[in-house]
Amino acid sequence: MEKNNKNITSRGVDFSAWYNDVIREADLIDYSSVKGSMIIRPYGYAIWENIVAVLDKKFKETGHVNVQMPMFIPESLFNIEKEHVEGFAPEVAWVTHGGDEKLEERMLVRPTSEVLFCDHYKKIIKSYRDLPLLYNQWCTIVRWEKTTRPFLRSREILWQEGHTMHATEKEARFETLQMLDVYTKFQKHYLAIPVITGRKTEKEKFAGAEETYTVEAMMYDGIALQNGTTHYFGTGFAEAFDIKFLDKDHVLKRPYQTSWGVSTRMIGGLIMVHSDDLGLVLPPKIAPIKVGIVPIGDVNNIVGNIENKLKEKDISFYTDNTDKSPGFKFAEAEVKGYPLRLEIGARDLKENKVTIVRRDTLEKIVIINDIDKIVSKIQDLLILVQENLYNQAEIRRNTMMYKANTIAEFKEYVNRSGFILTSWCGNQECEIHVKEKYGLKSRCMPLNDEASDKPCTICGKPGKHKLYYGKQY
RNA sequence: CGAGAAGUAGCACAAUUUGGCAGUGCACUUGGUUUGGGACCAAGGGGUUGCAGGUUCAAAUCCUGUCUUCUCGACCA
Repeated sequence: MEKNNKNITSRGVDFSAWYNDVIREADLIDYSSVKGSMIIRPYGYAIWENIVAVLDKKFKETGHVNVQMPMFIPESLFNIEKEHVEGFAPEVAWVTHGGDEKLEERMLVRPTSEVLFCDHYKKIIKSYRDLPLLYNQWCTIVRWEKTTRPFLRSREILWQEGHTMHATEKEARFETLQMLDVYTKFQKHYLAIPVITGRKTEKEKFAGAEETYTVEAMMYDGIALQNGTTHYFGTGFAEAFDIKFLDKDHVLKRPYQTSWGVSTRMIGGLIMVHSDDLGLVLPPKIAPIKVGIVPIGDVNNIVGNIENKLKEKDISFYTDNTDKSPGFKFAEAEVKGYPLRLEIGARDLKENKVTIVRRDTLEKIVIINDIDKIVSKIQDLLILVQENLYNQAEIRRNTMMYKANTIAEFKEYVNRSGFILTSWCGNQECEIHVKEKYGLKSRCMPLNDEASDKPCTICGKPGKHKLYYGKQY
């Protein structure tokens, strides 16, 4: 039986409409009266809370502490680092008045907080004993984007930004890659999203950074989503802000800096990688509700016992005790993307059975009505669903990855959705040519596998790096 | 930001062309009957037609501006 949801446009018919429909039907957000500022509703926010809980723990395990910086940056402070200003100036929001009075100096709402941290670090870093300084903050930032889409590109962004200072280049470089690894593993093991990690080209790197690394995910339609980024700054900001420390050897030195961030954009990625025509599909490890229980008929005792056992095992659940029909409840559980649905019905119970349905495969599993067996089956299935979502996403992505050794091959792949791996001479002209002629932007040079000895796919000159291209959200 | 489309109840839409009582389905409330894939009957509630201004005896409808959403481009650390 071909199932569909009457309120959701089919993914194959119109991917964008499907995305918007899933978000609406699953109650993740509401639009606000300000362009690009979304209201994250309880169910959407619960997903974010789970993301925060996991990542915050990882950050703390790697030695970071949380702080909260101001949201306003005086213009003069912002202007200190030139490249940074040039990169962000077109998209900052300005505060010009306090009450009725015009401000002496206008302020911007932080589009990212490097300068705020640097201003603070300048005051608190004196000795090598003060380093490393491993700060993170969870906050919102504002970037005045021209085109906005829920989760993917908003003007007000809910995110996390780590800002660290180190005594040596080696430590800072290690930190940059360490946090990239934290992001990569989080996306793989929790969001069930396979990613390509690598270094951004000079053209695509963060304004003010020496090196920018990225976590690139591929959506169901083959379009790329930058799902996280880490930056190595060297001593650029430290010089601009005159931050220095006295090292063990009695020499005044500049500290080496990093920053890194992920945002609610990952929720958009989660939707566009896993969800389907029936609604949201969430990986168990990040789903606010892991089991949707649908009682059918008078089965309260059995349901109560199972609920108690699930609480004991710390498995989140929601029991749909409304007077809706079972069919409605099934559809609702699918729209919300509960990884498992437990159907407990009078008819099954006569035969001493209950039914568990997987959201990922929609497979119905009938098992004997024994609380321990039910809960242990649920635990097993949650692991299977998590693994299956990752595997399916990886298989799908791999079918949309192409390798182009020649310009002819490149042209052949350019109209297909997905990523194209090329060899690159390192010359920005080739990168710009690809963007202007084919509409693809460089994604990254793959981490640990960056070197290329093949000729440049675009110009044929000696190649230096491997480079992925793709369309992006 | 440029080009285009749209905005009427929570959602999907009709009424706009040709100005004349604000409508339908789903959702919601109450009562009842139901319950294994989006139940049924009955009775209800919900609207400054995105906002502001203009034309007119009269505006959801015509005009201007503006905001928001969507599509395509440009932009996008």
